[in-house]
Amino acid sequence: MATIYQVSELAGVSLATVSRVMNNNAKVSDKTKQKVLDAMAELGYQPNSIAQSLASNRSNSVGVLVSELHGPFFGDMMSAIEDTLRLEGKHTIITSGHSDEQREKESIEFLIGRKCDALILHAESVSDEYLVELEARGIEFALMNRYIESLASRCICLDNRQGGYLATRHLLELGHRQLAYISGPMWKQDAQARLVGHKQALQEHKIAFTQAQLFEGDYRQESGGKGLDYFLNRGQKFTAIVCANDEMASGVMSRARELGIGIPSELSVVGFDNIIYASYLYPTLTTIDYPIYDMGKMAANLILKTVYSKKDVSVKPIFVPKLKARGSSIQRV
Amino acid sequence: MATIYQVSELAGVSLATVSRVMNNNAKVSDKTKQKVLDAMAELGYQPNSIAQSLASNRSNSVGVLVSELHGPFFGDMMSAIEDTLRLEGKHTIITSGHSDEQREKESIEFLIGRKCDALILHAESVSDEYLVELEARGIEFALMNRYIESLASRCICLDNRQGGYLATRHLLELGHRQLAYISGPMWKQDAQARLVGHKQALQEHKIAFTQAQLFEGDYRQESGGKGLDYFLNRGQKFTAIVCANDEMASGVMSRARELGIGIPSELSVVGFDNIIYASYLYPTLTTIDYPIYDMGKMAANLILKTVYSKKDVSVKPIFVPKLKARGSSIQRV
DNA sequence: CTGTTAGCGCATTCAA
DNA sequence: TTGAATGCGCTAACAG
Repeated sequence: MATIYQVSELAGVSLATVSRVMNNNAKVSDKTKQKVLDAMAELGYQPNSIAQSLASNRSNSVGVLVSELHGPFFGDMMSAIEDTLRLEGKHTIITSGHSDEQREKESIEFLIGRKCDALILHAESVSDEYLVELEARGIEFALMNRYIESLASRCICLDNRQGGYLATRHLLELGHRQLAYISGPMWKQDAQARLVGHKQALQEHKIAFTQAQLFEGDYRQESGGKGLDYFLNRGQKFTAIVCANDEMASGVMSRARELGIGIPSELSVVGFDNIIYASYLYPTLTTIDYPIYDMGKMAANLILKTVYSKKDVSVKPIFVPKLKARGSSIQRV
Repeated sequence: MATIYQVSELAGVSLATVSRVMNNNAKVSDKTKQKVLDAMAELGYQPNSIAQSLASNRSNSVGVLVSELHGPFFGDMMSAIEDTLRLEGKHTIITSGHSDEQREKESIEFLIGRKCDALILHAESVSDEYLVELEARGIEFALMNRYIESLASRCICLDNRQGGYLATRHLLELGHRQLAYISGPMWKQDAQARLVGHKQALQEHKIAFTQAQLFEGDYRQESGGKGLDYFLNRGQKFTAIVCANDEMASGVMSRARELGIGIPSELSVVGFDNIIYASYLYPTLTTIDYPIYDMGKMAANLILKTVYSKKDVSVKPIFVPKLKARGSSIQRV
């Protein structure tokens, strides 16, 4: 592996000059520049990124924290981030937090220890204070799907309230009046916002919301089925059910099938996220599109702009969800 | 940020001694060790991993190349790898190759440039020669789901042939005699092996295989539907269809529904991979379980053992697939 | 068991 | 525009 020193020797210039043409941040005459370039080519020179990092105090890598590495949602997010960063020659280091405060912290500290230039965090469990303190420590980061007032410029969010609103309004417009709602874990910000949107849509239609129509799920498939059972056991009447994500909606559909409840003939179902297989289900799932790929890209762009001084990138912090009407929801009969 | 030097000052020992207790690879008296530990704690010392890397020529990071960052399959794989490596304090750097030779090469060189200690590759498009050359260059790596004779000790594979065999045998045991087969892209090793297994099962049952029963898909959802149309348009008779992966099987089921073909009443379907939502489909999909999580873990262990000299890890190179019989396949009527 | 000394490969002052 | 010198923070011989 050739070093910068060998290049400088071959080119007959100083080591500093080689460094300059590499980073081309200082004036070098065209002639010497060419000599250096030739020497680099001849030696097949590849700069040692570790040494660059040590000397420049910049690692050209950004750390990403997601809840889970698997699952359709985070996959798309990571995909967007890596695609975007790599075009600029930046590395993506990933870790997962498993929605656990301790593990999220560990992951974040782990990434900081690795001297990442910036972090992209989908942190659900650490406190606002911790995040604020992170900023105070001088750590650069973007925050996905979480809004903190004092960190507003770092947040990339979906308007979850609006999404919840759209989902419910869709059902109301189809004539449904008796709705059930399966929420995500209520300690999560997005779960709260989606429910707020739901209530707002009900209110607009002068429909009262009662606790009896609410079941708190955990965003996982199984809790969809549990929610359905819960409502059924309580003798609730409802013609439609709103789920705070697609996986729970999928659980509702599976369970309904076991129970012989026709979907959408007897029960309309709406999900949230528009994960890839929502359209593979039967019936295809009506849901709210979460533009996670675009949002991941935007987070990466935010970093590129603020940390790596990339120009010409505009950053949009709030994304607007859209309804994807499909087969699982129909006019109330 | 405290440095090793400040720790040594505070502890009243030499810089080398501090380094020794950090890596605890040399004898240090308990007393001085304690002094150093105290000093580190007092300063909140965190070693600079970049400097460590430069000095030791080891980065404690392993690069991972997958085809796509999204999708259930690779998600599970990355999840396993990261879980395993992080327990040992190693970092996971990810890149995607998009099944494109050029991009796969770029990704690999990118990871090497980042001084990864080792790579875990799910490389589908680069040539065997390139991989062999990689070894010759002294690059450490594990190869997922690809077998190359001369690199055998680096390969972590599923017995795809056996999987293909099991899928088809299952249908034959259910009494089906007229089968159709939708393969993956035939340039992929796993697609070939699965088809070989299919043929083997047919042969055991004295059933001839003809080209007319074969449609080459691309492992994507859409090509499942296309395959079904293809067979139907050619007037093929078949009571069951084997798909080389679950996504195509899902495509077959969607298309069958559009056409009013009952599954499994009129057509049994079997997939391959057992991706997470195979059990969410309706009917639930009979498939071949691909223990990708375990295999990812194994790849990480292989690296830990060979590159990081971790003891007590046994590495199993070949994994055996198992049949998951579910709702999409029934006795021929 | 501990300290001294040299680098690892590069970026970046400061002079020239 | 170029070069010489210094240091980033740490590891790893080599002595003692």
